[in-house]
Amino acid sequence: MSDVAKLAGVSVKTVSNVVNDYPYIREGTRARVLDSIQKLGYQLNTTARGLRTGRTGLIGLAVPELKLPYFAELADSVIAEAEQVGLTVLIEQTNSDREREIAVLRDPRRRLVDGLIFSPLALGQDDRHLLEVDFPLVVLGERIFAAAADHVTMQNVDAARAATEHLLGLGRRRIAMVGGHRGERIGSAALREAGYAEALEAAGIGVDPGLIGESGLWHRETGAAAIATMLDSGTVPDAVFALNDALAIGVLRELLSRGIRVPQDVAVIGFDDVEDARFAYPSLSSVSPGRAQIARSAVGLLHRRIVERTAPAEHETITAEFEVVPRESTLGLPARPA
Amino acid sequence: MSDVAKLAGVSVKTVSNVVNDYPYIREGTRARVLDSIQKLGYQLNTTARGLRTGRTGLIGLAVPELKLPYFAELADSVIAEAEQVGLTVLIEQTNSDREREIAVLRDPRRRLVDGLIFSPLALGQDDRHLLEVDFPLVVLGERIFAAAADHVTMQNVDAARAATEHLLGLGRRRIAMVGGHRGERIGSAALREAGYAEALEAAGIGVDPGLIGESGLWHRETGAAAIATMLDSGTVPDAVFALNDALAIGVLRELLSRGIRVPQDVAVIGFDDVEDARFAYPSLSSVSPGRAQIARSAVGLLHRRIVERTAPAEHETITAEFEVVPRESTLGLPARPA
DNA sequence: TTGTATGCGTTATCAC
DNA sequence: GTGATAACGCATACAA
Repeated sequence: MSDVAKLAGVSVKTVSNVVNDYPYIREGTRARVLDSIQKLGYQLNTTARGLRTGRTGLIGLAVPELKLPYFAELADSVIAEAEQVGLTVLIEQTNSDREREIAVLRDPRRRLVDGLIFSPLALGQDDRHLLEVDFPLVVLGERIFAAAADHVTMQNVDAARAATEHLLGLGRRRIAMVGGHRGERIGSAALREAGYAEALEAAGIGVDPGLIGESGLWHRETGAAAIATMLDSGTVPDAVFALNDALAIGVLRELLSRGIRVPQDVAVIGFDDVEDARFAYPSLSSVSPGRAQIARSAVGLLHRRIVERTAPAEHETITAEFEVVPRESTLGLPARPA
Repeated sequence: MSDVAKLAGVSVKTVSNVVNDYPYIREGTRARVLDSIQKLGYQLNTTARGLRTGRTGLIGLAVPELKLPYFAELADSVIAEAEQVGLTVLIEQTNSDREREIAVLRDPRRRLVDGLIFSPLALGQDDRHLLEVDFPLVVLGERIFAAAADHVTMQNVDAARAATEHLLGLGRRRIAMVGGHRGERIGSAALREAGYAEALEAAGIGVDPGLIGESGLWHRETGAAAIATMLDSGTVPDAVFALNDALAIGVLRELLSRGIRVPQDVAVIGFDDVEDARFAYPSLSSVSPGRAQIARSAVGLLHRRIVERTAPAEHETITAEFEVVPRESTLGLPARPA
């Protein structure tokens, strides 16, 4: 920087001002400085700036697993949003491991990131004291709610109700649900199940426990297993609401492999609207939980907290908009000329 | 740090030594220092250390798109390997955009990362001068080879030959290939096509141009489109070698939706062995390109270069081992009791 | 085995 | 509008 200053015939402070878009600089000066920067190929040392300002321009994103399509897509969106506001994202994987989730909060790449976007999967409401940290934190999802942190969530109940209503609207009556977590009262599973139940009851249909397939992990294989168990027990639904798309794809496979037609015999809808869904065969109807909006809100909120630098009087909760995205797995395949 | 020193009754230098595992410290001193650190809840300021040492402990990983399963899984592996050697990974997405790939090389989060693992998709051999950078760089893939950088690749030709031989070994003779890049002489497409051709020729079967489906992008949809075009033109293969798993899954869908049985009528094998493959229906045979080894090699190599600090006399190329992973899409579905 | 002094490249302060 | 100078928190010589 001092070389640039010398070449431009100004002080380092002026160079710094130019680099930081300080408004009160004579145009000529700015041009000269910019020119010198160009000539010398000067690059700002982010580390030194970080030392001086106490900020690094880095934010952490802690997710269970990048390999899960939903989180890969979330990371994608967060990175894009962060870039908009000049932040860089450091991804940390917790593998849904309780210890690692705690570690991320206690000592994330602390002193390396300015704040953290945290998507927990193992921690629960009892752990909410862990969210009382001394750095900006935005929590995603529905596992923990605490006055101590900002929150970005989706409308799990309403979205699940809408998905179920979509199936009801097609005339389906024996609507199974796959991915339930028996006995849980928090988290996405419980909320989505609540929405499912609401829709059924509003339609004058009760919840049939035999139509609820449990599966702790929401993976393709567990989805396939859950529907297989249900069918093997003699219970045959005319529609399935899977609590996420991975489960739904598992369900799809299992149905097809048994010669059950989708959606003629059984309509299927998932949740998350990951890219997989568009390319499944038949393409999978799903609920888009507003991933882009979630990413934008989370980054925006965190950014604000970082800039404010002072602990907020009140924490915020932002809820994203959802949308039902009907595709072939409920509407049917387009007629194909033989 | 000076607070810790004061409490422990030593100098900051001693604290620094302890924190950095400097070996020659009296045990009692170390214990006192560690104790003070604990008491004060002191955390090392990574930024200040970075300023002083010129290293940040961060490495960049530039990939086309995190949403593509292969790259999500690669990132996963790289993050895990980097953690082993105390490095943190900063992911950058290029979106296979030429300009962004150039930007990543010219000015990555430069001065923020100690080195870069770069997986190009748009740059080609003519751009190899861009690889002459003044920071440690490990290039992945087969698009560019340059004496100026370290390289980690997979055995594209051999692996493709093995995949094709697997199909030949099952008695298939009209083996289609999907994902070709007509006219290209570099990159994965050209190499894998070469392996495919080698296997066919060794078996005394020539390459039938009608059995080669082109598709620039290796996505599910392009795979489906390529095989559809081939079938519509009246060409019916008895096996398909798709140049990656996404293409293969597209092929699978298209075949199934036409009522063509896999593998009885057409066997299908992919390349990459992503998790999708295991859960496809039928599960997809594939070639595992040694992703874990690629990640380990890339991180190891980069780490060495960073530690060495001096430009290496010679650059290295490491080639990962591959493995054919046969599954239902070539071996057949297990008998299912009706 | 430990301490002292110095500087890494930037921004903040305050003077001009 | 711009400049001089002191931090930021640490590691490195070198001395002791």
